Amino acid sequence: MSALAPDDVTRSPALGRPRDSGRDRAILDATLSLLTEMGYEQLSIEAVAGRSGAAKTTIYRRYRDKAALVAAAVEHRSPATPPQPEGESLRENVHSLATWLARSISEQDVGLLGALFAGMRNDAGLAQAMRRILRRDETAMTDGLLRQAAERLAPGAAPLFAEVASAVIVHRVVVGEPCDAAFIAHLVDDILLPLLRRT
Amino acid sequence: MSALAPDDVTRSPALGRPRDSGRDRAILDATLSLLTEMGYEQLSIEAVAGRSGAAKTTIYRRYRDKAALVAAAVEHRSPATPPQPEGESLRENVHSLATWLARSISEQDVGLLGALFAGMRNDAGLAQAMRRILRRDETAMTDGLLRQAAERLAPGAAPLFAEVASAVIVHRVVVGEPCDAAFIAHLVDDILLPLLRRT
Amino acid sequence: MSALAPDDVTRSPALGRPRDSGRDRAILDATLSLLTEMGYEQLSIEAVAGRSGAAKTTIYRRYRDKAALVAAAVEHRSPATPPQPEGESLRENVHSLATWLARSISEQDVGLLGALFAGMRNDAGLAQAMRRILRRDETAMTDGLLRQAAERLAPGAAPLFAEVASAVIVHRVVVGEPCDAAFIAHLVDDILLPLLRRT
Amino acid sequence: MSALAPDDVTRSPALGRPRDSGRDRAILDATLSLLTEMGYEQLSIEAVAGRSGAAKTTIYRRYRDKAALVAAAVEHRSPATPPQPEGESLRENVHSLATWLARSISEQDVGLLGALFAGMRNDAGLAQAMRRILRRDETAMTDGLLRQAAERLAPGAAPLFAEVASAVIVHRVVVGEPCDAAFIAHLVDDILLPLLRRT
DNA sequence: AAATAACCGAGACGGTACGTCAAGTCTTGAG
DNA sequence: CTCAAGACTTGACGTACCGTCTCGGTTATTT
Repeated sequence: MSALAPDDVTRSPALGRPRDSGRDRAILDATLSLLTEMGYEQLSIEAVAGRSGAAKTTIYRRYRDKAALVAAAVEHRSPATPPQPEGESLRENVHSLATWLARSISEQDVGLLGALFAGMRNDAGLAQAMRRILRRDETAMTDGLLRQAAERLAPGAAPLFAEVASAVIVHRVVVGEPCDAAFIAHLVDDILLPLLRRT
Repeated sequence: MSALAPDDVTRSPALGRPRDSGRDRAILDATLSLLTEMGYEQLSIEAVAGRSGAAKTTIYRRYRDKAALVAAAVEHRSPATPPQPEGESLRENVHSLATWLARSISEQDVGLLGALFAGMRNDAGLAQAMRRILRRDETAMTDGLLRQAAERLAPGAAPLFAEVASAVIVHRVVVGEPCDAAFIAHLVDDILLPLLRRT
Repeated sequence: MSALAPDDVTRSPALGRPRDSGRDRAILDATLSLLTEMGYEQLSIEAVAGRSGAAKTTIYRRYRDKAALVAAAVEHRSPATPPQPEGESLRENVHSLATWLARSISEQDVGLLGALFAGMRNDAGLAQAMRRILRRDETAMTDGLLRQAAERLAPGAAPLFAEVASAVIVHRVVVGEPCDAAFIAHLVDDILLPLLRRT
Repeated sequence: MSALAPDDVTRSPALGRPRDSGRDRAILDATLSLLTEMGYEQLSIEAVAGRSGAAKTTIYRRYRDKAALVAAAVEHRSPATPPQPEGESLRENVHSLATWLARSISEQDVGLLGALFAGMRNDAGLAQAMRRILRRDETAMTDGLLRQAAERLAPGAAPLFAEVASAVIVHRVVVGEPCDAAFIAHLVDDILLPLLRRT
């Protein structure tokens, strides 16, 4: 079981009334929607309680603080499934992967990045958990790429793709500029393909 | 004059008692030190007031909010001067630049990144100002590189260096892993040099 | 239940943790003591919070503003019990009542008067509540007078006593001159008795 | 010269540029209008400065604090001139005097009463000045009454009138109830005339 | 005429208190 | 033991005025 499952804070053995899993879903859904509406900084646990209909106690029983709550919410969202490589050329597949990754990061992981900025210093364990989530999508992505075009790639290209593509997109998002088509093309043609191609 | 000079909020022409530039320095110094001590999120304007000996109103008269204050403080710090390329090989120079950039980002700019991330949504103008600060160092950096080794570089290599190196280092820092020598070597040999070299 | 009970602002039926009546007492006691020490104008809610050991929010949860807090505190004080008429002559009883009233007003009600004066414009309901408090003592006072000497009084004399005696004493206090024995004698012999005596 | 003339705080001998009496008027007029608009408590010196076009320095050079400013403003207003006794009966004259006094107090002296409440404790000299202002109207009033109907009055009736009438009206105003016709009639017939008439 | 001294506007400055918000903990009653 | 509700302490927020202090510039009197 993941380190961010909703029994993070304290869990006594199965005694007394069991936790209501409906509350879990309500809390995480409310967190996700508020996160995309207002961003990490503006997100208040009080607002999560209000929208989810849960008492603050119920939230704090599950998550130590805002960072843990956000991490759990992001992890809880429908798991990211990168597109299968369907194109014929390597560029097509890299391009579609980059497009998907850019949207995934800029739409869903923005809150997580905020939590990372905020939570890193205070809680090493939590920061590690958030790193893991952030990388889940990145690594899941390389599998398809490898299966489809291993022979055309330079050795060690797949992890390099995950590292560089994520880094450049995250940087772009953090800096607040849009990940539009021109940027994706630049990323693919000027950075990724030169690095990936067997030289 | 810079957009983040301490007369950011409101400033009429020369009327009334002029602002005390000593207060400016005290405020920005206190902000910088508290920023590196406690990080962006934990930084409170009240603490800045306390340490700088300035009244809260004196701070709010100059900076609208925490993000603007942090931006001004980071801009105010001793300007980052990248090392002059002194090595003989291209790799030497790229390596020293990357080393310097990694330390600069991980030591000084983490607070700026947090502020950027927090302020983006609320204030587009502020976000733009902070982007400008971030890029100031990046571009300053590429000048020396260009002068020294222009003939050995692929066309358009210099801005590419700034973009990719910053992105990968920032990502590493955000994710909370150390920018040690091994990482720098990996960055230089596996990513930067292949991209920069005339093919 | 009185309109100034400490559930003045908002109160839902029995839900959640009930208010701590110990906090009520501490707040009102601190208010009373600070009121007599420093007067209405100098009384700050922050000081009440400090002395009572309650948080500012706990005070604001109960009382909208300083005027409401002061009104509640004055009402909370040990109820004013005028001396029973023990003298034989009407003058003796009127004199003792006037003496008691003068001390009561000049010692305890000055803060209340300040609050009344300040709160009147902003909150008609609050002003009415404070009028009620002011009159509580006045009317309680006339009961004994009536029981003891009804036959010797002019019709309608009791409320007239309350009105005129309070007015003259308050005026004296507001104007800042002492309510000494000479003044009391003057009040009784030149003003009150001529008005009260059956003509 | 009055103790509240606009040279209250510090006045050096006739050296340097003399004070601008236009500033005096502007400041006191602004104070009076703001006083009637918002009451004593809500009146801020900053607002007086804004409305009068005077700098805060210019106000503080003249008046120590808000109480002194208000006292000067009330004293500065067009001097109160009670109506000449024109009626034939004593009741008519007493009634017109009471009516005039009630309006004068409730319209113009409310701010002064607030200043009295606030300033009494802090500044005995100022409180005395304000007392003097408050009594100016009261005593001016008795002259006409005495001239016109001395033979019909009980000995010592005139000061008694000033004392009791002012007290009852001030009390009514402080408590926040209207000084309407019915109240005036009650005051005249039930309180004043019985006290004044030769018995 | 120049020097001097007080005046005036504007507004910065260190403070104090305001009234509000959210964080995280605790207490009740019901299930 | 869980849950909703909500009281509680704490700490920071951003604002309003306070009373004091420079500034540049304006009158007046006094050398």
